[in-house]
Amino acid sequence: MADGAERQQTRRRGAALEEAILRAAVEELTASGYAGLTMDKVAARAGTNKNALYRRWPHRLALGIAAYRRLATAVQPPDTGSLRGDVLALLHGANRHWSSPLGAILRELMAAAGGATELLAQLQDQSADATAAPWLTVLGRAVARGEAAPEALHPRVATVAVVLLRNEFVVRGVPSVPDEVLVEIVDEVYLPLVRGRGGPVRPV
Amino acid sequence: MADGAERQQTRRRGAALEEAILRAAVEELTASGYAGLTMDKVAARAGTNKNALYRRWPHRLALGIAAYRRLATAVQPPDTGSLRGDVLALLHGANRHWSSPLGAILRELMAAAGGATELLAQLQDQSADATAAPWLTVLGRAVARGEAAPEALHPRVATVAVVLLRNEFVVRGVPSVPDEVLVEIVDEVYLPLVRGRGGPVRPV
DNA sequence: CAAGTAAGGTACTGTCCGTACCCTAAATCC
DNA sequence: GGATTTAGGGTACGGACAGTACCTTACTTG
Repeated sequence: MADGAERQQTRRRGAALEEAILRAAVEELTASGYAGLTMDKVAARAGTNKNALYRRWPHRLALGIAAYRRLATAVQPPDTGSLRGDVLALLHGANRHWSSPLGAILRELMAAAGGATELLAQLQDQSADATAAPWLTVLGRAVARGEAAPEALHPRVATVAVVLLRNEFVVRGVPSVPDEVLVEIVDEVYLPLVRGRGGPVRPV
Repeated sequence: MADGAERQQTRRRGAALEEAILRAAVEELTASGYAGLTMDKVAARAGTNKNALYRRWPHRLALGIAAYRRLATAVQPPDTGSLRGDVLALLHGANRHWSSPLGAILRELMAAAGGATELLAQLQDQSADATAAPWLTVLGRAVARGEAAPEALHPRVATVAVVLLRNEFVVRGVPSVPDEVLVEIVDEVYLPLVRGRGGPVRPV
């Protein structure tokens, strides 16, 4: 044990040790991203060794994902009173998230997971349900107000805006998507779409 | 030089050598994907050594992208006579492409490129223009036929369907997206969107 | 034919994952 | 409370690969 972390008085076990490892992993992750998350460094920082890590996570990526999950928080649906306001708020939130260091880590993890479904599913930003939930909430209210057509209450439709935003990140390598693009997504695509074929259900 | 490839009679130079290296890289790429593309193996297969590779490409990813470009071909816009037919055809094509081994390689490369704009731009599947072109062509014809609103002739709007499809690949780790999903994207999202707020410009 | 340039050969550094093995502290069982 | 089982700790490797250095050798060009 490299004695960077002071030698433990009493040997930690089970949950306590797991906690310490995860904390160390989170620190490494925020400090150097997933690329800089090495098993040796995490073990050293947690004051343990790689055995303890591999006994709990089968490989580096699993540990990376577990650490990321400590950092990610669920999106709260906004309530600005208008659909356009809510949608822009959600989009701004997503843009901020993906632009943040945390978003960069998320993208690294997604890249590393490649097509591994069972790993991707653990990244909640990634889980279809978690993404769709706030959009459905917001849209539900808009439908009640007559600002959107009921057919729009469909995950595929409801999440179109955020999917387009994610696409901006993927396709351009940009660090952050400019506000004009968000507005364009909302006004050119999303609102026309959810208002349904016949224009606003009821003029707003 | 490991003598796997027969010893050259005469020493290749410049373009001839570059060609041989690229051919070897393409073979490695198709055989084992980007993950299996190692500089040592490419050099061995080309009957040369890593120096020749690094003299031409600064790192593995650059070589991987160069090799991929040999394999990718441009999308031809279909002309089925109806917008729905064209759109489904384009979507099927994209689905087939991304489901193919080649698509898997593309996804690996995109993942490896991360946010490196200048590298991403070299993956033409990735370049915004190359993606948008066939969609604009198809939509242009639809507008002329009165099947779509002229406002739809906007890259962001025109490419919505293929962006949603790509999202399916990214979010689920699926090997291939089922046809029902394509139809849903077209009927629930794309057609309502491009027909414009007032329903079909002219009944079809 | 001389000089310059690009290839070839080879060996090495450095990083890091994942594993193996053996020793020791802590919990658990009788 | 001692014996047994389980989990941690220390440490050392094996094995891949990227990327680099450096020297020798063939080809090209003036």
